[in-house]
Parts: sequence; C-alpha cells; structure tokens
Amino acid sequence: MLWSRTFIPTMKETPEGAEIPSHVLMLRAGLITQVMAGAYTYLPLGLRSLRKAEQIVREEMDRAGAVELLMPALSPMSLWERTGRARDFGNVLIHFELVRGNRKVHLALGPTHEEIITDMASRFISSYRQLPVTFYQIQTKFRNEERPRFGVLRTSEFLMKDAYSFDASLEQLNESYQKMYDAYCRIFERAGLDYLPVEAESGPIGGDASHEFMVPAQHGEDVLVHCRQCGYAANTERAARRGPQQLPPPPPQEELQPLELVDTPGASSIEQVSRLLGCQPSQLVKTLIYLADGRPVAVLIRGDHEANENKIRRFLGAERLELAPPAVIEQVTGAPVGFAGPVGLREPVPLYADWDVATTSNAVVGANQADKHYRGANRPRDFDLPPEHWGDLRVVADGDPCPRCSSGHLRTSHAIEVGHVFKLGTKYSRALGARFNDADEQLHDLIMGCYGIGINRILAALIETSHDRHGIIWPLSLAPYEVVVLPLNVKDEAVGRAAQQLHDQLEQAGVEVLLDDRDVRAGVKFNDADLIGFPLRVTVGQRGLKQGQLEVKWRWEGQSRNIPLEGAAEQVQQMLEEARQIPFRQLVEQARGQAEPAS
RNA sequence: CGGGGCGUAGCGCAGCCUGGAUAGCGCGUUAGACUGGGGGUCUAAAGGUCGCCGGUUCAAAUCCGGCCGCCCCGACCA
Repeated sequence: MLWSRTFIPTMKETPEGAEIPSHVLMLRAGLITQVMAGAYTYLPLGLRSLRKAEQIVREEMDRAGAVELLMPALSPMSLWERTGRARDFGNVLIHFELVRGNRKVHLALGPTHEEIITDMASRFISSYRQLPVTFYQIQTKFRNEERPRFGVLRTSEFLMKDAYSFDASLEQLNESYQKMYDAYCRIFERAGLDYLPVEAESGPIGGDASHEFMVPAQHGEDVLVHCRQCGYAANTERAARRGPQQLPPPPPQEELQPLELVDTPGASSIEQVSRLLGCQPSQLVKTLIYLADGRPVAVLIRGDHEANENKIRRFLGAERLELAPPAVIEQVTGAPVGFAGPVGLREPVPLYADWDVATTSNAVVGANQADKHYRGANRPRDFDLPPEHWGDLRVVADGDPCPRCSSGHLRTSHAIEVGHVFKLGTKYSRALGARFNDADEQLHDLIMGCYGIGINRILAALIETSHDRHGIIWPLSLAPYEVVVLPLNVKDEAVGRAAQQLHDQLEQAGVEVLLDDRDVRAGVKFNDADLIGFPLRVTVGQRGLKQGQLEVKWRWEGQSRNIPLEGAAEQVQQMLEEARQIPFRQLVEQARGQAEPAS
C-alpha cells in the first residue's frame, strides 16, 4: 500500500481533551477520530489493527472449538423483560419504539446477547447429544454509558467478541470454561499484552466461577489486588482477605472511656465528623442501613474502609442488596441519614460487622439523633453482636493479608479489563425455557457460560502499556502494517525506484507493507513512522544505496543496522519470521536490556 | 446525575478580567522557488455564524442569563 493512496491524518499536537496515552496516540497516529462522546470512527490504519485483533480472537475461538455466528444488534424488548434485565440494565440499555404500519414495536440495541442466544438455543437444542456446544460472534454492542471516557476504553458502542457455552452438566461446563480460559490466555499472549487473569465477582454460583483478564496499567478503571507471595490475584470488587484467629475478634487492650454524647451539627460524613472531632477516620465506625431482599439490616464498617456490597450480600445469603432509602433509615434509626449508629437504634434490626471494626476501641459512632454522635463506644458494653455476625464485609485495601497464603500481603494496581469469563448457570435458560433431555429422558435447564472480549480494548490496552515519547510500539500481531518502507527523498530516482521495488516484492510475498511515497522531508516521515509505530522500518537513502545498503530498524530497538540491497526483501521476510517466533514482551525486554532507545 | 474545566480557521492556542476600529499567532492547507538523513527556508494566498439563543449597551469574542457540546473527578457500569 502506498501512503499517498490510503488515509493517514497524523497530528503533530495533542488534541484538546485527550489525556491518556492510548487516546492521545490513537488520535495523533490517525487511527481513530471522534464523532461524539463515546463514539469513534476507525480510520483505515485503526481499522486494520482492529481487524487483526479480531482475527486473532477468531482463530483462537475456532481452535477452542467454538462456532461462529452473527446475531443482530436489534432485539425485541420483550426478551429483555422476560429475563428481568430490562430493569437490571436500566438506563444502560438503549431501547426505543418504532412505528411499523399501524403498530409499534419496542426494540433494544444489544448490550450483550445472553437473551438472544438462549432464545435460539431453546428452539434448536433439545438433547444432551447436542451438547456441549459453544457459540461466539464478533459484533457491535451498545451501552448507554453514563460517562463515556478515556478514548476507546469506555464507549457507548464497541466491538465485542461474546461467546456462550451450553452444557449438560457442571462438569461439562467446567471443561467448556477451561477451554475458553485457555483460549483467552493464547489470545492476549498473541496480542502482546502483559495480562493477568484475576478472580472476579461471580454472582450466585460463587466459587471460581468468574475470571477477568486484566492488563495492569496506570489509567485502568479497574483495581485489582495481587499477592506476590502466592500469586493470588483478584478484582477488588471480589478480593477476600485473611481473617482473624477467632470470632468475635478480641477487643484491643485499651482503657475504656465512657460513652459520651457529642454535638456534631451538620457533620454526617466520615470526613466531616473526623475533622470536627479531631480524630482519625479509623476511630470512626460507620453504620450502613441496607435492605437485604427488602429486610433492613445494619452493617458496621470501620470509618476508613469501604463496604463491599457483594460480600455483604453473599454473607447475608440475600439475592438483592441495596442501601436503604432515607425513609427506611429514618424509621430504623429515628434520625436523619448520616447519624446512624449501633447504640440505641429505634428499631431492632440485625447488626453485622466487618472484622476490622473489632480493632477500634472508644469508637465514634452515630447516635441515632440528628446532629449527634457518640464518643467512646465499646463492645460488648455499648453494643454487641454474635460471633456469626462478623465477616469480611469490606473492600480490600493495599497491604491487607492475603487470603490464600499465610504470609503474603495484597498489593493493589489499576488495570484495564480486556476479557471476562463467567459461569452463568441456568439463569437465562430457566427464564427463557431452554431445556434439554438427558439420557434418562429427564428435562433439565441448559447450563451456560458466557465469555467476552472487548476488541477495541485490546488495542487501547496495548498502547497504554507499549509506547514511548515518540509514539506507539506495536507488536507485529496488531500493527496496521508490519513494515514501513521509507525513501528519504522520492525525487531521487534511484531511491524512489529501490523503495518501490522493495515494497512491491514484500507486498507480493504477502507482507503487510506501507510505502511512504510522500514528497516530504525525511524528518516528517521518521516522526510519523515512530508515531504510528510500525514494527519494522526500512530506510532507503542515497548514501546507503551507493554502498548497496538499506537501513532496517525495529521500533522497539534503539539501533538500526544495514542490510544489503541485494536480497533485501528476502532478508526482511526472514527478520519478520524470526521476530514472530518470539513473544512481543520478550522482544521489548531484550531491546531494553541492550540500549536506551535513541530513535 | 453531583463537582470542576473548556468551547475563537482543519489542529493547537492568545485575546475576555478592564467592551471600541479590519479578531491575532503557530502548525497545517494552496501556488511558486530553494532544500533534501529527524516535523527545513523564503514569497504569495485561501480559510472565521468567536458553540447556540436571548439580554445589557451607541457599541459584545469580551459583561449578564439560559441552553448545547466536549474533557476531567465522583456516582453508575450484566
């Protein structure tokens, strides 16, 4: 391909509004352009990379035995109502009514396709002999993000690979799940990502029913914890921590102060109260009133910690958990929101506490009266709860003890979620009547798993973790073109001819090659080549030609080297072939070990 | 949806506080010349509803009100 014949609008300056590297570089390199918040056009170069990511995913899905199909983005709203997800998705689901003749149809744009695939399965799968089967598609998803951001990392329209397994038994599901898990590892490896599979929030099935594939990156939206000691890794939404030796945890050995009612006018947040009373947030114990399946409960969390509603929901064995509305809080506590406490609740509600509440003595708690708190609250003197009401109810924090090993500690880091595998169970098959007959002619709900990969995020995550001050550093597997041929001066006939010839030979040999045939200064070409980040650059110049030489340089290496003009196409192909055999991260590591990139 | 920021030529910005004449600068673009190994030089030119609507004023890019859009933080995110 000739540079002049495709469309590569690179930019010298950072566009206003772009902040994170992937967004800045994708815009500057002419990969994408914004249409509106959360919607981007993929320009020719960006599309090539997107297609390559897509193809890697497709090949590995096929290899894992999944079968490809394509479902529509449009779906009838009734399907979403049957599974209750019209409500669960709420505003995120994009739906609308269309007029067709004298009637109206209510349609939704698919944010995911469990309903559609399960509906299909219900009509075609009826026997255990048809199982197991895994379907997948690569298709555009729509979600009305409240706040699209970070370039292509969070958009309201995005390309997703979604796969769905149907199995006859949990054992079969585990096998299907493992196949997908392994395929994901191969995909992200091939994409050159430095990824980490982590345990993720898994809903009703529990256990190891869900993993997210994360790429640690400074600008990632997710936070994961990782134990270097034993390798335990989990999303903070999910991560557990090691518990105390005994329950209830013994109170600290401190002199107990009397319970004292203090005025805290207008101070209802942890920050306000701790500032007003001049104490640390860890001195405070906050009391959260939840509705667990509609039943009010009080949950105690230390002031400097954050409640984890998933843990609380699981601990209580509840299906649904939500913060109680103000009316309920006022009824339970007898005070406005912000002054709830374990001492003197107006209505007796079950009291639960996170383990770390035990580490605080003489705590500051809400007094269940407007504008008042207690100081010096202690258990069991002022409030108490049975041993079985203590649990791991908060979000883990950096430095917490690892739940898996006895000596490790959890370290947090931000990460980009590029994939998610999930054992669904029978939630959708049951709601949509997707059943099969087993060998004994018994009807069962199909057992499902679902598996998603954000294709656009593969590109963004790669760029976030693979760039320098000059631009993107693509692996061969994702680069829009593997090779850029860069004639320094196209007006020089010998240079132009040699470059064109090399380009033609490589193209004919099936190499993805771009010839920068623009009549611009060498500096412009070098800078654009670095910005876009083509893995291999072949420079054709007068000086080299006189000695029968071309200059080649890997984007991730600092040094270039010369190769003979004679047989250059073959040598370039050989270089590519050798580089393809080595994992991208390893190539980058090797280069880093050799020299600082001067570029 | 709460908090903050921004909106002036294709892109990046100045001007606004303290209202005033033809709205500037850099890059890019067009034409020509020189140049030719890391965004080069010179000459000439094109390109603007100053986000939109309304108000104040003799006069609004500038002051006031409303709205829209974009970005960031938070809430939300099967």
